[in-house]
Order: sequence, then structure tokens, then C-alpha cells
Amino acid sequence: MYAQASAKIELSSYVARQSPALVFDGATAQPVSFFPAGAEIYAQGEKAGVLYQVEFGAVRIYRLLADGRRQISAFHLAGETFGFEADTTHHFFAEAINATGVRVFRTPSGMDMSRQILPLALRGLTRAQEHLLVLGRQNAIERVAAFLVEMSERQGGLQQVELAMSRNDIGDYLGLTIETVSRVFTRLKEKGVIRLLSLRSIEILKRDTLLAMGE
Amino acid sequence: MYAQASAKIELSSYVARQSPALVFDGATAQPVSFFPAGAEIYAQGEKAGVLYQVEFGAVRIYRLLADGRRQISAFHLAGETFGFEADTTHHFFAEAINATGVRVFRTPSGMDMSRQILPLALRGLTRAQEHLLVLGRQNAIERVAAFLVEMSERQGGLQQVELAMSRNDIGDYLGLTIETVSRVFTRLKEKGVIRLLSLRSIEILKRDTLLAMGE
DNA sequence: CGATCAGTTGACCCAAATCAAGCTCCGTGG
DNA sequence: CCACGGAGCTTGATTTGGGTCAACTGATCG
Repeated sequence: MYAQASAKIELSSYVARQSPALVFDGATAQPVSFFPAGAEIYAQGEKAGVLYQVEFGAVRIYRLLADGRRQISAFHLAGETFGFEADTTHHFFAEAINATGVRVFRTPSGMDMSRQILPLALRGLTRAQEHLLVLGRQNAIERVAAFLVEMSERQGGLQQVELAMSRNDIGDYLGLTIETVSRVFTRLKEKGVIRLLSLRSIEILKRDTLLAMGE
Repeated sequence: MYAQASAKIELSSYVARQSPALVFDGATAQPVSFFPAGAEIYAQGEKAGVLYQVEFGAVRIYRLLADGRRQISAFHLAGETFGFEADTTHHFFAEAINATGVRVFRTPSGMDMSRQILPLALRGLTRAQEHLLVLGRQNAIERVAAFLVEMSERQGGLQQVELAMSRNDIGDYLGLTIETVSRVFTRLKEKGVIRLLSLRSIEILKRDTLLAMGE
């Protein structure tokens, strides 16, 4: 696990949205660690314990099958906390998507952090369960629509949405191939539902249509 | 929400496995409520608050799309606790699959149950995230294999597995149609991986094969 | 014993995967 | 400043796994 600052870190678009004052009572905060794009933050099977809070950038949480198929179970954006587990082992991988700053919290052994962690765990649980509906019962357009709505809402409901992740990541989050994701984006553009300002920057033109698609 | 004892309750196969001594400290336990097959325990949008512990029977947690598509996000068997939410509202439906007994725990307002609930929430989160991999990246055989392994392990790893739920429920849990579930069961029978003792009772003949399939 | 509901099986179809080119956007170095 | 190279993305042709539709079978229960 390495945490080196990459030569050049693009901050402009990754500034922590609401510099989150959430500092865990009793937990000792380490200085921010930097991870360059693609760097592993922790791996499945590693010992768990510390908590991570995204300062800027974005993180993907995922699992792999033996043959390399990947499922991203969650993205964590600026302000969000991750790294807690049911036992002392990590069950997933965590990687920086872009140049990412992460604040590490060590919880003194014997200290009970339940009160602080429970709401995070519950929100994660609800999100995961809602995502199950998307993966289990929605088609490609519905999945992408749900994804764009989710990203928009997590960025304050603005019509301009910044995607920190590649089409590949989106595919592995939505259970689709990169080609299908690309085709759906094209379809949504043709329908005038969205507009691409750049590859990773999307403007939502017809929010209602998108919402209706994501059901 | 009704909780009437059905005329005749089949207990024999639904006796609580390990009569779970888990009684929440400080929470006041109500007597066991009975729900006949198909009865609603709570609905999406209802006010949340109390916790439920399955005494016998089984419960399905699910969500619906506008057109009726259903995704079951979890099954809860004897001994398991459910009903906690991120806020004061239920985001899912909970229904008794069969005649089911549920112990209700009211938590006195002002009382902090974080310590007791967190491990439950974390295990639920891990399970949900693992299920995301199944729904996002596995094919029909792999899904059914993973399901049978999961059910077996949750019943103590015995080779004989009792399925509390219908093929329809299994389909809505695995993101498959009832026909596909049925066809996969047939294929697994033909391959000699499982044997049906009855429709809802399955014997695992080749555990290793099943494990390898579920990856 | 029918009646009914759950499950199985078969024929056909379609949405998304796969396979295969291209294209676009950048970063790098001449 | 432009040529080059490569990764990321798009588009098209084809295939296929699982969905849909439909008929049948088998269990369960008045």
C-alpha cells in the first residue's frame, strides 16, 4: 500500500465539495495521504481497522471474480467515509480513481465508535440495496439513467455532473459492458436528455425524463 | 399491518435453529407476533423504529418498480434481525414468506442502540455488496450456485438445504425469471450436482462443483 | 377426485455481449 | 508547433444467454 503524491495533481475540479467538518470524536486523524490514479488503498483479505475519508478525488470499491470480471459496489466522492468492515478483514478492494487525497482515522483500541459509524453503515446499506434493484431488474438505459441521477444528486442536484470515473468503471458499476454504456450515452444525447461538455462532464437537459427512466 | 396467527401453523420444519438468546439490552421485547404466509410486516414509506427478530419462518425484504418488477434484496431466516433504517422511514417492504413468528423490540427513545445494531448493519452491508457481484457479473448457473451455497452455509453447511421460498422468490432475488431458475435446477440435477428431495428441499451432492460455480 | 397453483419444458425472440474496426483526445518528444 | 503513439471511447456486425410466450405436469387441498 503506497501513498505518494503524483508529480502533478489536478485539484481544480476535485476540491472537496463541502469540506466536511466530520472529525471522529476520539479517533486520531493522520495527515492526508495522497494516492495517484489507480493506486490501491487496500486489498481484499488485508487487515482492516482504520477509516478513510475522501478529501478530494474519488475512490472505487470493488470485488473480482477468478476470471477477472469486476463488480464495483460503490464510488466514494469527496467528504465520504469508507473502510469499515463487519470483521477485521477487508472484503473488497479500494482504489483511487484519480489523484485522490484521503484522511486516515485510527481508532484507539477499546474505543467504541459505533455511534459515529452506524449512520454511515446504514446509508451504505440502503444504497447497496437500492443498487441491487438496478442490477437485478433494470435494463441498460434505466441503469445509466439511475446512475446519472445518483451522481447528480450526490453533487448537489446540479444539472452539470462531473464524472470522476471512466466508461469502464461505469460499466463495472452498472453490470454492463463499456460498449453498452457508450451506446446508451449516445442514445441519451440523440434524445436530447443529456449533453456532453467533455467526456467526463455531462449536462442534464431533461431531468424529468432521466428521473422517469431511472424509475 | 396485521399479525394474526393463521389457523394452522406448520412448525415442524421452521423451528428456530439456534433459539437466539440475543435480547437487546434496554430494548423492551414484545411477545412474538405471528404472520401468515404473504403477510406484510412493513411497507416502503412507513415509519420505521422497531426492530424485528425472526423466531421461525422466513422473511423477504424487497423493492418494487412502478411496473411491478420486484427485487428481493435479502431473505431473513430464524435468528436474524431486520428493520433498522438509515432514517425514520422504511425504504423497503418486508413480508412473511411462510407462517412466521417475529419478536418485536421497541427501543426506548433516547436510548442508544448503536453498539448492538452496528454489527448487524455491517454484516448486512457486506452481504448486499457481495450480492451485487452476483447480480452484476454472474450468469444464471453461477447465480443459482451462489444462492444454494449461501443458503447451505446459513443453515450450518449441511448438505440438505431447506428452501423457505418459491422459485418466484428465488428468481426475484437472483435477478432471473422463474423459468430460468427452473431450467438451472434441472441442469444441476442432470449434472448430479444436486438432488431434489421435494420441491423445497435440496440435497447438495457435489459441494465442490457448486462452490466452484459460485466462484 | 377435480380444481388450482407452483413448477417444468419447449419454441422463439431480443437486448446486450462479443468481436472488430475506427476515432478522439491528450501527452510526449522532436 | 506539429507528428506520433496510445489509451479511452465510439460505432458497426454478429452472436448468444436468458427473457417471453405457451403448453404441459405435478403437487396440494377442499
